[in-house]
This record gives sequence, structure tokens and C-alpha cells, in this order.
Amino acid sequence: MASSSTQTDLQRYPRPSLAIDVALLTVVPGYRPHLGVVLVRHRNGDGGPGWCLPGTFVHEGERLADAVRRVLRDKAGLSGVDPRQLHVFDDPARDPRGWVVTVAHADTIRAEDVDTHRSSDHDVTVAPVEGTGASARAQLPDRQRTLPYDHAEILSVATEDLRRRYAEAPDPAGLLPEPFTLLQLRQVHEAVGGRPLQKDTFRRRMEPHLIATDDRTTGTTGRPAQLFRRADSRAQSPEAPEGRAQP
Amino acid sequence: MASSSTQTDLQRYPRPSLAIDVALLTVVPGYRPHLGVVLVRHRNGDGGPGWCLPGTFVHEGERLADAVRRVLRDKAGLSGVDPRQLHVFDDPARDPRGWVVTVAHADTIRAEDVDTHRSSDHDVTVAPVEGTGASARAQLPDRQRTLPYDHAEILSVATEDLRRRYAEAPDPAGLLPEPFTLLQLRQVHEAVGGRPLQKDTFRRRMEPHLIATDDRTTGTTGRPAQLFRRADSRAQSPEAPEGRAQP
DNA sequence: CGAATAGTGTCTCTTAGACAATATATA
DNA sequence: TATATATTGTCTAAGAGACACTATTCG
Repeated sequence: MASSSTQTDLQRYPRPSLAIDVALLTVVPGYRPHLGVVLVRHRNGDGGPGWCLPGTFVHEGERLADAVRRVLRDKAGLSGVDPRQLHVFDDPARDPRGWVVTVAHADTIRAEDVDTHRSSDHDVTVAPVEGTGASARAQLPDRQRTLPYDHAEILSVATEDLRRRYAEAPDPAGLLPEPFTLLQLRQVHEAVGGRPLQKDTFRRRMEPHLIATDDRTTGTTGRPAQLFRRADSRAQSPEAPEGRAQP
Repeated sequence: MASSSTQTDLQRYPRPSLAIDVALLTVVPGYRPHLGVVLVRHRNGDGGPGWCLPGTFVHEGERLADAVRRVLRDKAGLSGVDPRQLHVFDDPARDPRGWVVTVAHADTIRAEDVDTHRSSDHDVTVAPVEGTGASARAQLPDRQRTLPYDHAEILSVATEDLRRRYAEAPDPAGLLPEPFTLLQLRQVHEAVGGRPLQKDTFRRRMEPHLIATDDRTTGTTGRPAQLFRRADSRAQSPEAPEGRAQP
């Protein structure tokens, strides 16, 4: 067990409130598919009601990732996410209410999974995102100009993180249901990367990481397209470990 | 920032203790320079005294980076670091003393700056590190086998992070004092990367990011070497433009 | 001169990018 | 057949890697 001196350490120092925020990204289908971010309404901001990223305080005994899942379930009715840690925002003056440290997270979700719920909930929306990385900006509803708190920065880091992951492998976040065509895959990558990609170069770079199925598209105009699955089915994360304590 | 909550929320929920740990890496000079990590003695572990990464609780009103600087100053007498966040370890059962969330950090320091202090302090040492990333392991003094807590994992993430940064640019962490020769630079990169590099390929890849000074080495055996400085003194953005030159 | 290290020439191989030809479906 | 999309062939340029040659110092 711990010595008495360390025991007191846990109580000697004031403790911060611990929160999480999450940038849940998706690709919105359409003429040119584009990146979107899930927003929820908040009511107690200084500037009145508005849209922001989902966030919550972490409960005792709760994992950060579980707090992210909880807030997405409670506030947006979404499930099945696997959030990634992005960054800790720790400015003591960040929150006028007191000392609140927040851990920014990111994840992705398929557009279909958001849409089914959005129709029945006016407190959840998907805002289009323009640009990626430092230039990423959400086009907010209701003439709202900016995201509150550090949320714009979280969105920047989240889109940049996603862009980097998509530069290497085909749809590593699984935004596309299998099987898919190379056109569908390329459109998702264009949305995530924020720029057009050439179809031949893209095909040659992705094909080593894909497995062709026996099927092709049918009923569409033009030549039918081969349907593929991801070859690297799983096992592809920089790090996400767990752990331990303190001297 | 956090959530659509009221003043009472800050007090309604229990709060975790917030800690930091830091993997302070350096390159130890010698026949073949190699990676090292700064360790401090701790006394209150279950298994008696031993070596571990420096860590501390975060004080109220303190930034995480400042807590890192404080612990390095107080426990190791080191200063002038600029820590990078790596990962949050949040398992509620991590620490038997209670709910302690720790933010792992990494930074680098020049070997000279450690050595000057180490001679006068028996509670600080630099342990050689073998391997990089998941296979990174510190060779501990006093027949100690493993690092306590999650510290081995923090070391893995820290070395991997450093390796990735050094793959792009010349000595981005500034481990080498300017000016330096290409041999010195290559040895540092070999230590960080954990593998030998070819001198001609290395030179050609680094030269665009270097500025030759008017000086050369003198007094050494063999042909004198050109002395360089880093060209990208600061600011390094991972951009990947597209398009081709016109005929 | 000989040893030792620095720096360059050059060849090969791989890959991204661009353009264009060919293949196969629907209307 | 006309049209639209998928797929492949091929050329070019850039870059990594490897090998070997030249350059310049000290003793």
C-alpha cells in the first residue's frame, strides 16, 4: 500500500474538474461529398444559446472514452464510436467557472447513422466543414459565426489528424460500408483531404491495400465498377494504451 | 472546453487528482552516440526504492507544461525544456491510492546540460535506451528490471514520437548546438532512429534544410568538414502540395 | 606519401503524377 | 450507336539507395 505521506498528497492539493469534448466527423454524401462535424445545442453560454461540440464532465470511475460515448449517446443519440485522444487543454483561465481541464477527442461516424437520428432531434445537427487542419472552419447554422471555447481549435486538430490517417491507408476509419467502389473510396478521401485526387494515381496507391470481391456494381450508367474490401481489416493505430500511477 | 452545465456541476462531481510524467530524452555522446532517458529515484513504491520517470501532481492554477518544468527543476535540477503532450492515462484503477489521471509528456535535453548536474546529485541518472517505439527499453541501474507504473509505455510513445520528428527535418529538437557538421548531425539522427544511415543519402536529404556557414572544422584528422546551421529555424508544417510544372 | 575523413558523380529502382488509350456497361 | 464510367498502358520527373570516385587535411 501507499505510505501515509503519499496518501496525504492526494488530498493536500486541489483537484481540477475533468471534462471531455469530442469532434465527431463524418462525410456528407452529395454531388461532391464533404466533411461534416456533429454539433449539439448548448444553452448556458454567455452569448446565449448556440451550437458547440458535444462535451461533458468525466464521472468518478469513468474512462475518458466512456465519457465520450456517454455524451454522444445522451446528447446526440449516437453509439458505436471509438474515440481517439487528441490534446489536453489546460489553461487555468479557460473556464470562468473554475479550474476545468478538458481532453479533446475525435472520432468518425457514418452519415447514415447521424441522419436517422437527426430528423427526430432538433438539438443535434451536422455542420459542413471547410478546409482542413489550421484552416478548418465549420459553417454553423443560425448565423452563428464561431464555435465557443476551444472548440474551433479542437476541430482543427481533429481534421488534421484524420487527413494524415487517410493519406496512408484506404478509409482507415471505416466511413464507407464494404464493399465499395474505387470511386466511392476516392470521394471519401477527397472529402477528408479537402482536395481533388487523380483517379489513376489514387487507384494504384490504394489497390495494394484492397481486396477485390467477386462482385461489380450493376444498374449504373457506364462500365460497372469492381467492388473492394479493405485488406488491412484492423490493426492500425499509432497508440492508445492505458495505465498507472505516480511517485 | 466543456459542457452546457451550470455552476453546480463543478461541485457536484468528484474530481480526479491530476498528475504529469515526463520522458526526458537525450543523446549520449560516445563511440556510437545513443539515446538516453533521464530517471529519478523514488522511494515510496511497493517494491522499495527504484528509478522512474520524473512526475508530480499538478498544482492549482498551474499549466501542465509548468508542472513538467517544475518537477524537472526540483527533482533533477534541469531547466529550459518545452514539453510536448503525449497521452493521457486514465484508468481509474491505475493508482491504488485513488483516482489519479496522468498526462504523459516528452521532451529533449542536451547531454551536457544533464551531466553538469548529475555529478552533484545521486538521485538523478541517465539510462541508455535500446530500440525505439514499442521495442524501446531502458537499461536501468542497480539491477532494476523494469520501469514502474506506465512508465515503460510512456518511454515507448516518447521515443516513437521523437523518431518520427527526426525522419523529416534536421535535428528538430535542437539536440545539437550550432554550428555542427553533417557527421555530428547524422550520428544524432542514427541515435534517435536506432539504425545506421548512409552518409551520402543523408546529406542529400538534409542539405536543403541546412545553411552552410563560412567555417569548417579544424585540427581534426582527415579533410575538414563544413559547418552548418538549421535553415528552418522554426515553423515546420507537414504540407504536401499537388500539381506538376508546366513544360 | 599514406591514412582518414569529407564531399560528389552517377547508376538503378521505385513511385507519383499526368495523359491517353482501351474496356464494358446503359440508354 | 452514343455516352458514360472503369481500368490499364505508358511516359516523365523526382527521389532513395547504393557504390565508387575525388578532395583535402594531418602526420
